[in-house]
Amino acid sequence: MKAHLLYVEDDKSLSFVTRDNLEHQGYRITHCINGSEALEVIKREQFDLCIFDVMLPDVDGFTVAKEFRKFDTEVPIIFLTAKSLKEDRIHGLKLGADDYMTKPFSIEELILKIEVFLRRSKITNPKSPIRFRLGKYLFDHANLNLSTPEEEKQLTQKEADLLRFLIENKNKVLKRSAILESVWGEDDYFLGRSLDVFISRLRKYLQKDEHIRIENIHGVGFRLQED
Amino acid sequence: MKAHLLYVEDDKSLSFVTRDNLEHQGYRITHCINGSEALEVIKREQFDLCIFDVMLPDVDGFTVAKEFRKFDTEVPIIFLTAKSLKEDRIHGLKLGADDYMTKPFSIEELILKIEVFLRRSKITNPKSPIRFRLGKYLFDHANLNLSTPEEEKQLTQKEADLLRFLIENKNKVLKRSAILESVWGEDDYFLGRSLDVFISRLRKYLQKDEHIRIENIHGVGFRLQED
DNA sequence: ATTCTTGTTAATGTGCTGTTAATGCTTAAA
DNA sequence: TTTAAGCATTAACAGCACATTAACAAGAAT
Repeated sequence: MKAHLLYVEDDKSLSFVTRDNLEHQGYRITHCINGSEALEVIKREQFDLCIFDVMLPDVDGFTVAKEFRKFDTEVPIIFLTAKSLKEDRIHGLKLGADDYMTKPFSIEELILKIEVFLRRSKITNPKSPIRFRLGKYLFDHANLNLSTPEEEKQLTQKEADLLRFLIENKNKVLKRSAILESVWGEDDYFLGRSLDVFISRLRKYLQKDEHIRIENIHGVGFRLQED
Repeated sequence: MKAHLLYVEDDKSLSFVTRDNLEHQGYRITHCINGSEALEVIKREQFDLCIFDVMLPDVDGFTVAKEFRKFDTEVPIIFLTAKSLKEDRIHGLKLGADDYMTKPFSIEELILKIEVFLRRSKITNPKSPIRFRLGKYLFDHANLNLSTPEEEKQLTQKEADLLRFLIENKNKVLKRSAILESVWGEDDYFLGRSLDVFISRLRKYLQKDEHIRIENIHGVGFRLQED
């Protein structure tokens, strides 16, 4: 799996060269040309590392980092700063940045730094985060949070457990008994009625994306379908 | 558990100040005044982080790092370099360094960098960082002090411990059991009632900033939310 | 000895969750 | 086509989880 990098930089010529180099290095790059674009992207995509220019035409890199840290406290952030002001560097580090580079920087050095951080986050964070992407939704099981770029929905534990079980068996038919065993811990006729209610609720939460559907297989169970 | 740092530096006056600062910050420091001494020390002691000056009277910092990496590939290494030569920096990074700082450096910045790496290695330092910023509040855990520009509130040890745990896991859902384990040391139903009381107190202390909220996740736990 | 501080327990009121119930619709077998 | 069982959705509800304030007990400070 390629590492996915978020690169926010408004300078066209610099970003072209950098992006080209990083892609050539084998990374998948998502590039934003300003802060507000970045703010949208971080809501709906997942990254392994971020590179933020501090100086941006609209929302500055610090603000982007601050927002980003609300979603994720683990993913490394590297700041690019034109001036080498001590205050800027300290401010960045306090915001949860992991490093900064002063422009102009050497691409070779940037790549080395990226590798350092990616190596390290693999060591310290071997378990993949319990976040799933489902259509336009992002589902964070640990935080019981189901969000789209527009809004955010807080789930209950059971709702989240059920949704997770469905996602982990996406496009597969799940028997009622299997769902009840897995999510409720026991299989019982009356719990089946509860399951119906929960399915109904999840359907409502997921109706913002027409490619996502929870289908019923009559007499058998359910299937979370994505197309 | 205090984090144990290896600091190799020959400049007497600089190393005295740095060491003093780092110890005051709550770290345990082993200081070597030259490379060969460092080579001995790394064979018999264990460290959580290394700080190597590149220029040393005998064996240079790069060589020390190289030797050190034979024993340990995980522990972060920060180089201190007098000149800001690109080649030096790249050489360091290739040797398995994680970062470098150019002399003269700000001690505040060094401490922040150390924090960044230790945080990733999950080594928690009881005294660090001394202060957290939370909305309009400034929280000093060591001094049990929570202050706004207007007023100041003295916390109790438990209040401070709890607040710190919440801050360190800001915007994340924390299970009751996890909080009790971490702050009280044991997970027990009746302590849960105590936790409720403490949450309630913290809420009162934090009500001056409407962007800060301690939310309850029914049946799960709590989340300190900042927006 | 007494006062203060601090963490726990108690008391009381509120709110949320999962289940059950009610109602109408759909499916598939007779 | 009929009919019984299965499913969908909304509403209602009981039980428990939580919030808040007050009272209390044990230890520390004076």
